Amino acid sequence: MDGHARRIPDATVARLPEYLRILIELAEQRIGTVSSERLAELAGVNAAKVRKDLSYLGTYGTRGVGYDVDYLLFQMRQALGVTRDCPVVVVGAGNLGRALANYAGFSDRGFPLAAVVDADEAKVGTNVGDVTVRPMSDLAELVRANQPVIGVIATPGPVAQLVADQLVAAGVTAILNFAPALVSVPPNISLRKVDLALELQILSFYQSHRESGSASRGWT
Amino acid sequence: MDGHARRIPDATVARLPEYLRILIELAEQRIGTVSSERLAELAGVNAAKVRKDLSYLGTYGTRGVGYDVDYLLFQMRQALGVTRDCPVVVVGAGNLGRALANYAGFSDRGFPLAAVVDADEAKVGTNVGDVTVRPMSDLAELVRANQPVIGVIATPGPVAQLVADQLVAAGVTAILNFAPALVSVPPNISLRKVDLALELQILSFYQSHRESGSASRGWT
DNA sequence: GACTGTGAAGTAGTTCACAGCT
DNA sequence: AGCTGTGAACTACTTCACAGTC
Repeated sequence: MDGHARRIPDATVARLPEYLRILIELAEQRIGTVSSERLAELAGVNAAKVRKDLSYLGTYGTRGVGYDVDYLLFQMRQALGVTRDCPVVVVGAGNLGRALANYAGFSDRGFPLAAVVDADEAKVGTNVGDVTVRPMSDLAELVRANQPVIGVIATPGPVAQLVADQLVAAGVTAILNFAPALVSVPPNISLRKVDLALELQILSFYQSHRESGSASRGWT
Repeated sequence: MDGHARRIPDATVARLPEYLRILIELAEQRIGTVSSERLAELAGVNAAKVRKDLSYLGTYGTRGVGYDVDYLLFQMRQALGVTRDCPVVVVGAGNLGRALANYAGFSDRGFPLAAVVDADEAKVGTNVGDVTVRPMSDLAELVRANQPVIGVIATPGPVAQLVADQLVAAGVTAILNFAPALVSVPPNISLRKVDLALELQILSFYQSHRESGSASRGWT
């Protein structure tokens, strides 16, 4: 621990991965330093926000100069806890599950697919991307073998809570839920939700209330 | 028009589709009225928030009784502008694009797939779900024929801005961007972003900073 | 001169607590 | 009595503006 006890606001945490992505791009372009102004431009926010966000991680900039890209990148990875790859187990081999399993964007960015499981006997044994669909009964074993793992729920809504319970029982401590349903987990488990149709409905709102509507909650 | 001029906060707008989903479920179960308390429980928020959120739409509740499910459902659809289906055009027929095109959750919830287009000649003509991949040059025609349309960007990051520009030029006024890149559009166009790897990284943060971390924070 | 880091001011969102209707 | 609708209090987040450092 480096003694930075300050609690990082949720809003800041949600932006850190965006900065990470940009820093990776800058590093690939062999750019050595970057100003808060430039970072802000690339992230679609303003410079004050970038500086405040980064200040929660520590004092990594140099006044009059900017931030050293490689050093900030290292610290950002440290802060986000993405210093090692973290495998992902997808539950549900329907359209969405197969899609997510095939999506290269996960493995490319540090989240390789460990397995796909499904409760439906008919789907077990079929191939999805590089892996073969396994039965739900293998879940605990798969989690044990790959710990730590992030569980991804890609089932229909009605079984999402059941699946979440099984993931937690199997020892998963972070869950990403794509099912359109509320799931609750013990307080020590991290949970996030992505509902694709919901995003379209939000767009729909701003489209029908056009004339000054920021569908993107203030970042451009 | 019912004269409700009050601007609805972005945070409220982001929750309305969740209420909508719950109201649809309640209506299917033939439940006639619902209290803010019960709605809150189903949505995973607190009752005061539900009442305040709904009050932005109008005074649709009955004191001492609660909300009439069907009436509130009607008003909610009205407010969100989802009274008619709105077709979706997916740009990019890679893994993610094909996945989204196959994903039944869109059409089931009022966003039928109108078309998939791709810049790669090799992909044009192949089948994705019910549709055949069309060339980018068909975009303007497809948009004209289906107006209003929501455009979905499911391409690699580097071409996302180019695609967004083409969508806007073709007459699309709402865009959902799945590419990991910043996209900017004219102010009258609605834009939202979903980055799947980014969600996993946020989870990763809360997982490595376990002990009191709310990875979910009701927004998105 | 350039650019960070941060208190202070400003804005948005949440929760409280209760008046007011049924 | 039960439950909504809403000002008022509170909390979280953003932006300003400038002192401090290179």
